[in-house]
Amino acid sequence: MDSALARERALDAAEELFYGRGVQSVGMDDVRGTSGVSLKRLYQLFPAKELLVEAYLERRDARWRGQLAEYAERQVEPEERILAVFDWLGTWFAEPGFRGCAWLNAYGELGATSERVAGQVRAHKRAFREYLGALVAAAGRPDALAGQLFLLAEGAMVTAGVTRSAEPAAEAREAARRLLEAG
Amino acid sequence: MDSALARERALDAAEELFYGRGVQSVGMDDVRGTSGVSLKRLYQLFPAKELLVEAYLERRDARWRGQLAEYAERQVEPEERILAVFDWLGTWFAEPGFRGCAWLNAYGELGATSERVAGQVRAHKRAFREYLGALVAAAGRPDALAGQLFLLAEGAMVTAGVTRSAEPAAEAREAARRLLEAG
DNA sequence: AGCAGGGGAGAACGAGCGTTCTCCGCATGG
DNA sequence: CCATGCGGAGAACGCTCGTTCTCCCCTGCT
Repeated sequence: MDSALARERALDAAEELFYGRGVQSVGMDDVRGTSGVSLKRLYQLFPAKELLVEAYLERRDARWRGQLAEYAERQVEPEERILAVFDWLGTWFAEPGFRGCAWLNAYGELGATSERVAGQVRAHKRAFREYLGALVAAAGRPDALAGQLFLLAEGAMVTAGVTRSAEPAAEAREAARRLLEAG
Repeated sequence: MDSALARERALDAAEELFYGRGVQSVGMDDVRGTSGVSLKRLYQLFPAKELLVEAYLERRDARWRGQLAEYAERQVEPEERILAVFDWLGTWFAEPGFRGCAWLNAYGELGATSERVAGQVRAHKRAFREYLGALVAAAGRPDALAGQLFLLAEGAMVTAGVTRSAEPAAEAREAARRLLEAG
């Protein structure tokens, strides 16, 4: 097993475990057991647990935003793209094993103690906010609308996570639709 | 120092420390140091750390909802009361030491490992949702509006926590105002 | 004064876990 | 065939921390 593959396996295991059970309740030994990558290898690839956490969040960030954009951009009309964001949230919330927003969970767990993780969470949320800003600008709407849609999306993520339900996505979509048609 | 006072001191310290630094990074010894209540007393009052955490969340829940209701009910018109909720969020976000929603932080930290804490978070959010529902019903609006306002408020809390800014309250208030005037 | 007991300070205990180390097998190159 | 070194398994180490225990003081009662 070469380094690239070991790295991928380690990140797969880290993502599954950190997302599913929280970062602090997962030990490096659990990551080894799930990934099949030995501790020695793990520490060669990620010299400390915190680096593994950062790599997990970074890889997930790229995938999350990529999938969102891919989904939204199937729509042609700017307004449709905006609403598609909420549809995509709904499919995400309905996935088995959905446990809320990985970044918000990580922030609650580590934000107070790890400035680097807190920074990653802020960067992820800023990127999402800017993506919404771009969609809103493409629709010729004021940027303030993007802020409001962002709050709806964040509220939906948090509520879906806590209540284990996909319903908030539809509620947020409806609110977004009304904000769009009113403005 | 009698038991009631010791209990109060312990909860004061627990709240300050758990909220400010997260539950897991605060030891019982820190609570003892901050509260001045000895470990022996602490364990008489709260036989395990988890019970102290639950008591912290419960006391804070009562205070949080009480203060919100007190603030909102200074307004007479139902619509004004709804908007006052967002004004109150703004004053909360601007308080020194604000670090986001205590329940969402606790959920990110412990939701995956403590079913009791997860239940407290759900109960707190449900109560807030129902409070909004009552305000919305008093305004003669459909309950679906309360769900949308709830998502805005949750999004504002989370975003204010992550970005350390009070601004999301005003954004959410503006969105709420538009949803109110549109419907 | 003598004593019983609650309470405080802090040491001690035990588990969990991040990180490192030891030991061994095995593959590869001379 | 032997030497070398990488990699795996898992023991070991050290620290943190939840929880309990020890020892002692002080108070209040007789």
